[in-house]
Amino acid sequence: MKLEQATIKDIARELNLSASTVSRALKNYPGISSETKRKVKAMAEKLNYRPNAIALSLRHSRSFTIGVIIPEVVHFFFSTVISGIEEEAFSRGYNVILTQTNEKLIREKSSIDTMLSNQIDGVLISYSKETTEFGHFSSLLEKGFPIVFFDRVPEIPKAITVTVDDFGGAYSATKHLLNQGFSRIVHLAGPPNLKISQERLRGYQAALRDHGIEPDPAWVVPCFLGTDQEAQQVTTKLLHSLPQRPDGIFSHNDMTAVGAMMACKAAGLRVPQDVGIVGFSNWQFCSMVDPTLSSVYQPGFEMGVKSTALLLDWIEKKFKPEEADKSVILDTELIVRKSSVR
Amino acid sequence: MKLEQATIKDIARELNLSASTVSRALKNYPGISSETKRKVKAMAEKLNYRPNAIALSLRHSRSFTIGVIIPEVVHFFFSTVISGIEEEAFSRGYNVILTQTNEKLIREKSSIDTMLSNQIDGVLISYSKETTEFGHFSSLLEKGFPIVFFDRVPEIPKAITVTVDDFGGAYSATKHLLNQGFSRIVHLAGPPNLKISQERLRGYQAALRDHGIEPDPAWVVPCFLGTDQEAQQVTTKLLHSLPQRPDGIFSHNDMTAVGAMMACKAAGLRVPQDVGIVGFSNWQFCSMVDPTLSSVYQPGFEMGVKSTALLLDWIEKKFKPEEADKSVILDTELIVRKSSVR
DNA sequence: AAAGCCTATTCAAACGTTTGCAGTTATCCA
DNA sequence: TGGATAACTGCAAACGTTTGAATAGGCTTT
Repeated sequence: MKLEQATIKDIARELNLSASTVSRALKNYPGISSETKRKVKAMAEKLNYRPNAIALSLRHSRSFTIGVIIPEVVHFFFSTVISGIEEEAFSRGYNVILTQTNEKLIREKSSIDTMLSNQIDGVLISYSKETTEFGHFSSLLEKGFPIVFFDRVPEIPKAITVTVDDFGGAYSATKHLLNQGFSRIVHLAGPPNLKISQERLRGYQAALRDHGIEPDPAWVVPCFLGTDQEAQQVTTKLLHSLPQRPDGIFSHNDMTAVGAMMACKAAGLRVPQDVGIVGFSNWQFCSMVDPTLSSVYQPGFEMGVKSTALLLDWIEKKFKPEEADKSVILDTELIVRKSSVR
Repeated sequence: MKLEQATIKDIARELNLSASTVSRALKNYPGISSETKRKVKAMAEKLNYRPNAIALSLRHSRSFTIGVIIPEVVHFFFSTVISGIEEEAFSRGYNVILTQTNEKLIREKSSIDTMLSNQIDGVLISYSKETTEFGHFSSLLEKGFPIVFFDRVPEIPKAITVTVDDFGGAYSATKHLLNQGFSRIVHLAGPPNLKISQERLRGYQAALRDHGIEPDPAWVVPCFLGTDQEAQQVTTKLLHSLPQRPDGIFSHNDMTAVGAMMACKAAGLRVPQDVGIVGFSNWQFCSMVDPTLSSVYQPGFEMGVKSTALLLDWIEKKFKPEEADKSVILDTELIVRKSSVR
């Protein structure tokens, strides 16, 4: 940009000093007379001097910028996480550069490439649904480059990850339905290559078993797109195809839960009297649908804060990744609303 | 970062060439023998050379990075816009650095500051609710620094802006309610310092007038927070306080529309038979509430793409801002659902 | 065989900072 | 008064890249 920003040299020229003196004066180095410091600072103020972060980056091979790679911004959960990342990074003096992969592996790889050539100090990643092998991550990790994974985390030994307790959330959601007297509970499941989907499924199954019910594979139905339309179709079919009509639905996300709810209503079933429903994520709209939707709250903001804190600690060498397992699992919380209480 | 990336000098050393030759060879300058070019490229490949974007930025005083300043990421509309920005910037080889202000003026100013010291090439802004004077923008604009405003745009002469047709959207929403036979229509209004709020109010009033109804100021009720709770309270009070019960609600956003809907239901009124409701933005959940909510669609993604395209064109000097009025108003579209049709 | 001219390459400065080291004063003490 | 010491300040290189100008050969031309 043309934007003629004043530089250290400008200050030096104005005051007949050398650039080094000005630099030191600005940073309060000892060995610079207080008179000079005063004059330099005054002139800096006058010229509205701002250090050139690019030059600093070049000098220090540090950019004070972290990269964030996520599947999609337009996603309540992810935007909450971003908000937390932003907050922590900002308060510690870092910038955030953001790219979304739109769930494409190629874009994931090219994002990492451009970020590296921009000398970012580290990166936060939640990988795409297409990603099934993790070579592009582990090669960087081996070189000691700081990466923290959040939400969708790979099976790489020693990788630093921040997740929520998907198992626990699913367990208590299912348990809650059972306690309310629902017993024929289906699970609308997410993409099986994501660990979060696996965990939620496991939690569902564990709760059933602990209640003396052997989970039936036919009662786990795929909803991999995760949209309300898909769930609506799937549920409608479900209500007619199963020998016994389900009376409970635990869904791997809120959109699908709402889709299921719409399908039930359309089929003349009452929620929660005839069918109890619980979702996952606790999106804003849970309290806006009718009946209001019970859901498992995931602390997205905290997840952003925590993973950023870990990344920056690593970057700033406050710990060595091999030293201790720093991975974090955040608690979920079941928010009970009307859709599951009869 | 330690991450020992190979540099031009490394390639030069390996091949006993000078850095300048390597640089030129990589860029296919004429005057470099094709034999040398071949060798250089092979070596670059072998060492996995990636140009150092920081050094390039310093050299060219261009960072190929644009800044985005928005009030909040966790906002369906804004995250859609971000998605569009991302898309356009990425495809034209730019990075996006993002900050949110949380609706605070101080953070708006400090964001601009840090972005400037990071040598960004230009900035996209949707300003905070607190911002009432625009000195921090106009001083930059006068220096020729590229800024494009979107959605929330200031009253600065010649500022380049991208907005949606708020007036038209509000007009057709209100008109639609009138056509459906609703006539005592209230407006839940947004913060009056935002032009979008003013425009939506104006559109509402114009539609009433064109229908022979003189707008009554008492029927415009402030909902400045824009949350569903606020709207629920406000609406409940409204239903009891006005001499004649309203039979239509046009709300400045979707959350408040849903809040109003809940209040109506709680008061025993049927939607849409007794009260017709239309929102603004067409958030995802419009089709998930019961009854589904009519709303005015705002093309968020397009807004992101368009404003980024304008900004990059400006940065790349494809036009001079003083030459022509490049501002853009995107069309809105009324999406009619059940909440407003009887 | 000298002058001219390509061609291929290198030199060196620049972008804005930081920082180890060296240099210049003034001040103090003997 | 000379030398040591302290207190300031300046020099120059470095980070990785680009680029105008300079240079070194080799080849043509007359």
